[in-house]
Amino acid sequence: MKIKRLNVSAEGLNRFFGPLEAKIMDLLWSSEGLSIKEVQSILNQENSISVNAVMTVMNRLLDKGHLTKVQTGTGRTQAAKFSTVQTKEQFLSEQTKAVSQGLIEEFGSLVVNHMIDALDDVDQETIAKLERKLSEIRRGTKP
Amino acid sequence: MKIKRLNVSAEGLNRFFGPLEAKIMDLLWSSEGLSIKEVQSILNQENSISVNAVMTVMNRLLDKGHLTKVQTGTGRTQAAKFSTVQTKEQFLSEQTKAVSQGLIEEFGSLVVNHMIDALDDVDQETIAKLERKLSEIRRGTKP
DNA sequence: ACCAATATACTACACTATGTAGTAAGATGA
DNA sequence: TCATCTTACTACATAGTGTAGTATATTGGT
Repeated sequence: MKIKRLNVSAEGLNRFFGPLEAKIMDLLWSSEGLSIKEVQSILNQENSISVNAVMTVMNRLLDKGHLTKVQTGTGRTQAAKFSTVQTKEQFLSEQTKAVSQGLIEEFGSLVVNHMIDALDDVDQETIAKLERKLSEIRRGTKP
Repeated sequence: MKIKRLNVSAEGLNRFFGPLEAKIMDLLWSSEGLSIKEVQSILNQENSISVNAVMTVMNRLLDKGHLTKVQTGTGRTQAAKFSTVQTKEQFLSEQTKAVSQGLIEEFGSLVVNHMIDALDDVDQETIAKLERKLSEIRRGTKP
């Protein structure tokens, strides 16, 4: 379920999705198994939006493999429940991995240097992990 | 001159530009000061492409601030020379910095963990730099 | 049994980014 | 003068995203 394009200047999920897509994904990460109407009702509280607009975008997310759909009933009884395929954590992990590893593979030390500059923001546990990794490398795990 | 979107699955300059844009930027990084016709002549050797197609894309790169243009003469004498605004190194540095810092600021340890997984590919000098940075952090450069 | 209400499908349109190219305008030099 | 060359303007195609109208199917209530 890899995203093709990263919106560099956006924040959060908007890096990986369009704004409406992001809102919908976040809703479905908060509460699995929402129908189109339910999603629309919630979104409509902020800005008015049609059911069809929500439906189209949800179906596109379905096509892209980010959501699954469970049918229930037929006719006006039905109200298919949509759920996310991955947890938000899984999703973010996969996407950030694709991006950061891609960049490091291609631009190597350039990217690592930028990351070094940003390390101050990172928690102690991760720093410790990084130190262990460096020990391994120092010990010659890599020739 | 920040790029808005990163093509995650592409390689090299194609991460930051469309394929034709990327070819043109690379040409102008190889030899500064090319005219539209000169660029078209070179590109045309591989795949046939019209002067106008090249011109449109070069003008778009101009609008986006990636290129500059120096006029020469008038009428059919003129053949404005286009040059890049940044070196390729500056450009790549700026873009990769924007992406990697953005990711670390927002996703912190998640991204650093991915980075750790990719560290084996990085050269010794960068590893040393990373170790120095970690020493600083350990020493409490940052509270 | 029929009709209004509802969910869903299909289609259409807008806007942005990108690739491609036609036509027009302007100026030169042979 | 006029063919040629550069450049400007415009147009169209495709992909991604946001938005919504119309159509279809089926149901529940009367």
